[in-house]
Amino acid sequence: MNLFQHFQAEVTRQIEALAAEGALPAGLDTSRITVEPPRDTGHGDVTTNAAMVLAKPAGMKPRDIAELLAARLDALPDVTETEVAGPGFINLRLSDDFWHARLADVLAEGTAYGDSGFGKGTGPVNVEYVSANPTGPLHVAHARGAVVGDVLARLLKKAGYDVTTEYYINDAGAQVEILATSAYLRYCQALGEDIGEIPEGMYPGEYLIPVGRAIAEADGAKWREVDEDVWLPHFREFTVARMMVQVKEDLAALGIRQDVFTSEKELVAAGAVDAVYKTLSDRDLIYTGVLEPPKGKPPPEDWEPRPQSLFRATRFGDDVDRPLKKSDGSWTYFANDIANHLDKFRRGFTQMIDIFGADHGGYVKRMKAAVVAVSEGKAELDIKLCQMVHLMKDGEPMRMSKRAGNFVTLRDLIDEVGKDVVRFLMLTRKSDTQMEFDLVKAVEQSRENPVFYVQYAHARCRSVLRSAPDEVPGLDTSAAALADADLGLLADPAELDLMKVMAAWPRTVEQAAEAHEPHRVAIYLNDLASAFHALWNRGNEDASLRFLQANAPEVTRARMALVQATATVIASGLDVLGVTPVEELR
RNA sequence: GGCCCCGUAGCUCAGUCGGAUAGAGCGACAGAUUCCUAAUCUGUAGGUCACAGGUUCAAAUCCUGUCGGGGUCACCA
Repeated sequence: MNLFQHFQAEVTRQIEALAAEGALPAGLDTSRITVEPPRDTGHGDVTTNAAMVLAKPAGMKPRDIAELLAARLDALPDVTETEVAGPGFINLRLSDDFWHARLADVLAEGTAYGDSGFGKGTGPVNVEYVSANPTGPLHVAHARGAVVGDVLARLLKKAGYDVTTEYYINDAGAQVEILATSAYLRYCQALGEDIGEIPEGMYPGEYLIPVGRAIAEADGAKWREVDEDVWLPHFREFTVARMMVQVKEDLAALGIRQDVFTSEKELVAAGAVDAVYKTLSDRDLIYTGVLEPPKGKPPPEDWEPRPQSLFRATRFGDDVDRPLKKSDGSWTYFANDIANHLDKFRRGFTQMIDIFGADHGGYVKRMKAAVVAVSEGKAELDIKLCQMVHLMKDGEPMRMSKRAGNFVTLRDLIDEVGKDVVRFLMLTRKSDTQMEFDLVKAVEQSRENPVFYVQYAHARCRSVLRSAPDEVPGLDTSAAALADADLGLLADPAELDLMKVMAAWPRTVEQAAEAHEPHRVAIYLNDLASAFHALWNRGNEDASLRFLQANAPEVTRARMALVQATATVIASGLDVLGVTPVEELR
C-alpha cells in the first residue's frame, strides 16, 4: 500500500464532497494536487498542496480552502491532527495505530512488500543494456550500464510492469571482421607458425589464443589451404559465438541473465533493414543529400562531400539528418539499429529503454527520432546515459594497464570485491553523473561504505532474532507468533520513525520506477539502515529500549516483530538490487 | 563552432512529476558501548544551491543567456 496514494484518493474524495455541498465549485481539476511526505518531518507525516493548486480555479484564498478541507480530513479515522501552514499546506499527522498497521503489512507480505500494480496496463517494456561488441570479454566500463539496466528491469517488475530484458549483439560490422582475422592469426599460431607481433589494429588480447587453438584442434590445418573469403565467415561465427559465451558468463557472475539476445547480423540477413529503408522511403523520410563537415574543428582528413541516403531526423527533433548507408554501400550502424528498434516495436514493446555509455550521448536524439518515426508515434524510447566510472585504489586513480598488474575486465573487478559490492555501489549515484569506485573503500567495513552499512543493519536484525530465544526464554519468534504480537506496545518515537521509513518503501518503488532511476533504491536502503542503527543505539542510552527484555516477553515479542519487519524490507530492497542480504558479518 | 550531461557545505554526494527553515557521509570539535561489538549512534560548526535574467502563489528543481568541468560531432560501434 502506497499510503500517499491512499490519502491522495481521500483528499480528492473530500474535495468532491465539498463541491457537492456547494462549499467549493464543482468540476475542479484535481490532477495537479500532490500528496507527499513533507520535507521537514516537523510538518507531520503527510502534506498536500491541494488548497494552493485549487485557489485560482476556485476563485478563493488558499487558506480558506485549506481550512475547509482540513476540517474534513481531520475527521478521518487515521488522522490525529491537521494543520494549515505556510501559504496553504495542509499537514496531517497519523495515528500510531496506522503505522502499526503498516508494520503488520510488512509481516504479512514478506519481501513482496512494496510490490505494486503501478505499471499494470501500460504495455510491455523492453530494457536493452550492455549490448557490447562481441569482440572480447566485458570491461569494467560495462559494469555500470549492466547493473543500471538490470536493476531498472527488476525495479520495473516490482512496480508491476511487464518487462523483457534484451542484449543487442553488434555482430555485423567491421569490428567482427577484424576479430575473425585476429582469431585466424591465433589459429596459425596454434598450428605452430610464428606470427610475430599482432599487427596494429588487430585485437591483441590473449583471450583469442584458446579460440585459435580450439579451431586448430577441431579442423587441423584445413583453413590454411583456402582463401580468406572461405575461412572468414567460419572464423567470424565461431569467434563471436565463443565471445558471447564468455560475455554471458561474465554477466552471470554479476547476477545478470537477459531474456532476449538479438543478433544485428541476423536482422540484416533477414532483410529487416531493407524493410525499414523501404518503409521510411515510402513515407518520404529518406532523401539523398550532402552533409556538411562539422564546424569549429578541422574536418576529418578523408572528408569528401558526397551525396548519401539521409533519414529526416530533423523532423523528429534531431539536429541534422542522419546517413543510413556507408560509402561502400553497406548499412550504417544507425540503420541497423533502427531495424532493431522497429523489431522490438513489432514484438509488441511500446515502451523501450536503452542503457548507453556516455560516449554514445550524441546518438540519443537520432535514435529517439527514429523510434518515433518508425512506430508512427506509438512507441516511446527513453535512453539512460551512464557516465564514466573512475577506478580508484585507496584514493589514487588507477592506471589501467595489464603490465602493471592492474585488472581491466569486469570479471577481475567482480573477483576483487564481489558481485554484491559491485552491484550496490554502482547504484549509489545517479547514472548520469560521473562517479569514483574505490577498490579499497568498496570492501571497507565502515559507515562510509553504504553496502556494508546496509548489510550490517540486516545482520544486526538477524542476530537479534537468532539470540532472542536465549535471552528471553520461551519466546516464540515464528512468523505466526510475530504476526500475533501486540504492536501497540511499540510507541517510542524512534520505533515509530523506523516504521515510517518502512512504510515509505512502496512509494519509493513506484517513484523510482516511474523516473527510471534505480539508484533511489540504494539511497532508500541507506536511510532505512540509518533509522535502524539509530534505534539500536537508543538501547545503549536507555536499557529499557533494548529489543530484548528478559522480564517483558510481550514487549520483546512486539519488538521482534519490528526487527523482523526491518530485515524484511531491507531484504526486499536488496532483492531489487540483486544483492544477497547477509545473516552475519563477523 | 553545434549538440548532450554535470556544477549543491572544505571533500564525496542526496534532494520526491516545482513546495515550507536545502540534507547525509567524510574531515573538525564535544559526547555515548551488557543486543553484531566505538564496524554504530547523538550533538555542534560549516551554504549568495556556478552566475544573471524570466515563468509561478512557490524555483536547487522549469525556460533563456553567460561562465566552468566532461563527453561527442559523415563513412566506428
